[in-house]
Amino acid sequence: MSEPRIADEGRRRGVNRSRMADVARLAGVSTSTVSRALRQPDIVSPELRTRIDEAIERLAYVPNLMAGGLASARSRTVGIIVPSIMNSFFSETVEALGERLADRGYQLMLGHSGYSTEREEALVASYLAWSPAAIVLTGRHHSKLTLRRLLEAEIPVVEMWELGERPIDMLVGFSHREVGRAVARHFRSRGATRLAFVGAALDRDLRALERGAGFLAEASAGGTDAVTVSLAERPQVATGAQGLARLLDEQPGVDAAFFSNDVMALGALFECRRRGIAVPERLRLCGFGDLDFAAESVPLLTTVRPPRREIGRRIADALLARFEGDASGPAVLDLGFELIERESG
Amino acid sequence: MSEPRIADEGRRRGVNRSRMADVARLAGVSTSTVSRALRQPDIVSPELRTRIDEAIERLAYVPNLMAGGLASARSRTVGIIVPSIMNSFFSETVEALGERLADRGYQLMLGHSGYSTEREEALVASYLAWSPAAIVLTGRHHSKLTLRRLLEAEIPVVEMWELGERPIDMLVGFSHREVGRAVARHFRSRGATRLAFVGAALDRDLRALERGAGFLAEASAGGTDAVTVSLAERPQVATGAQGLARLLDEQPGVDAAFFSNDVMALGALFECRRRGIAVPERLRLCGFGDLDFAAESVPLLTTVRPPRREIGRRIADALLARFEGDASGPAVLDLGFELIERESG
DNA sequence: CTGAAAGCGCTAACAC
DNA sequence: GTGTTAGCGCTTTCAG
Repeated sequence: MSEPRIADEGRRRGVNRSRMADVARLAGVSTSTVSRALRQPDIVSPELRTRIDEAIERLAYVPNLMAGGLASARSRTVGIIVPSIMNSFFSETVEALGERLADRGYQLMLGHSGYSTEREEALVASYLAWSPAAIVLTGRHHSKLTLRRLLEAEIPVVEMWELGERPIDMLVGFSHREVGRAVARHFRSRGATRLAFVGAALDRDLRALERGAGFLAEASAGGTDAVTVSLAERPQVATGAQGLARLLDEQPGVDAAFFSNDVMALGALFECRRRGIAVPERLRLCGFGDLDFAAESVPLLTTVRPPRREIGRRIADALLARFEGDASGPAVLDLGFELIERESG
Repeated sequence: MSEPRIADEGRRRGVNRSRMADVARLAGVSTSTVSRALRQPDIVSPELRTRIDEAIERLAYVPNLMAGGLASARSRTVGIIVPSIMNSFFSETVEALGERLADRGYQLMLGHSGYSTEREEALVASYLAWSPAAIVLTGRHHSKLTLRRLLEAEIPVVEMWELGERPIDMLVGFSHREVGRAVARHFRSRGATRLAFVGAALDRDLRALERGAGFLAEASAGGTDAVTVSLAERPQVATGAQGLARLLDEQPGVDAAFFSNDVMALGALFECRRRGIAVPERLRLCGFGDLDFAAESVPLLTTVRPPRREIGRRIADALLARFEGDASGPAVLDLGFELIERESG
């Protein structure tokens, strides 16, 4: 069998790719020592470490992570699923998380569910096939099968961007219901008497729905009128403009509106401008997200700032700690939010 | 050695995770047949295939991709590097690409370079350790080492979002220089006589720089005055507002400005509003990107629409073809762009 | 069309 | 602190 193997060699590994055995030979040590030098440098004598480093350098050795992963039954990979990559809320979290993990040698496998639990299910299955070090999901809503697979995998699992009881494992986020309450209270404190929540695709975006629910609950608890305008379309700038139009049509008496997110609020701002509606004098507007235009728009947008980057950072820290065997962190981490009062509301 | 192995078994593979050997045994075939049934179902007899499928179902078998990858020296993984995940230009490309690849069983490994070639180098190295099926990079600017590694890896490599000569392998994008020229021509055709390009972080964002260069070249070729306002900050809404302020300060005679991208143009629009500058009467504005607010702002934003999703789609198609052994596609794919004339310019 | 056998390149006991 | 040994779970010749 050694004849064919040699003939085949170039094809299998790329002409120049060297293996750990090559490094070991050049450094005059065993592969175990090379392996240790790579993963726990401090348990190898300085002298050998130097020789090994030189050999690695000379051979331009790149470890084969699949071989390592197979042998150790785990990989330095973290699977993450967000509803949409294009949504800058989540992409900022992904960026912060990915950066921190990459520094420690972990790779992010990214996928988007489009708010579908079936798609999430398929993604989780394909991640699991890689024996990932951990899996990060958005939200608390998962299929039964996803849940079972995750439990059986016995790896750290993080649910993010929400709060609640009994997380699969860890939960890092904030309360959308409280966001809604805070906005309603804010509007009331400003003297608004007829409130509205304007949302889009609320059947899929459960977090937005929750913000709306909190908003309505707080309003009625305070004896204030509150209605919902619900659009079927995805939450975009144009959808916000439409929402504003429908609101004015159907509920002309409303004097303060909480929009599903800043993107929609921006559309509403433009539509108000077009219609000559004075903001905030005639109508108060509040968004969600504190995207960067909120601090620049005319008028400046009152909004709620979620801990976008912080979620990513804290997940990375929690995960890294778990990878080192430290499971002392809290299962549920409430990162809170901030109401940013500007001009629009 | 068999004693400890058995005791260890649960720990290594997760209590319930079955292997291909389990499937083979249950179906009464060899692992080779199971392996074939999984990868090329049509070369296995229908009867065995059925039995195998049932066994897979019953055992909830999930293949170990690392074992498969090790044995075959390749993986169904595609590494992709964008400058920033948060930039919705690239995230839309990533989303389109990822969706199409996921449908065919490929996973995306995502990283962001922050416009740094060193970071790109590190990411490429770590991707290569996974024997990826392909690597996708943004732009044409890479370190020598990155280039060498990519060449040696002998896998499909796509450079995207730009055009040019001698791609590493494949190139899918459009000409930023032509974008700049088109905008300059457009402004001239509207009667503008003093043009400006407003960019941010142009030392890092080489594509924006190129758009600016094309814009200036076309302007001067047409005998029109043209200046550049270059800001050090990252291109954001606030930066656009600052850029507008500086422009008005330093070049009060300018009557048309091309902004690095729509986000900055939006900031400029707000700043004009604050200062009471009439757009387009006193100053024409053009952005780049055609982000969704461009079709809703007041005034509507004239801009250039890059083939954001299309880039992702076409890369997926090209890659999938290559994976099947079809290398007949073009090495360079120019997807063009579209100038969207609206109200602002 | 199917099975047997030989690894893929690394890690993880275990012994020294 | 270091080397030896025995796999990790699959794919891939090669026979039949």
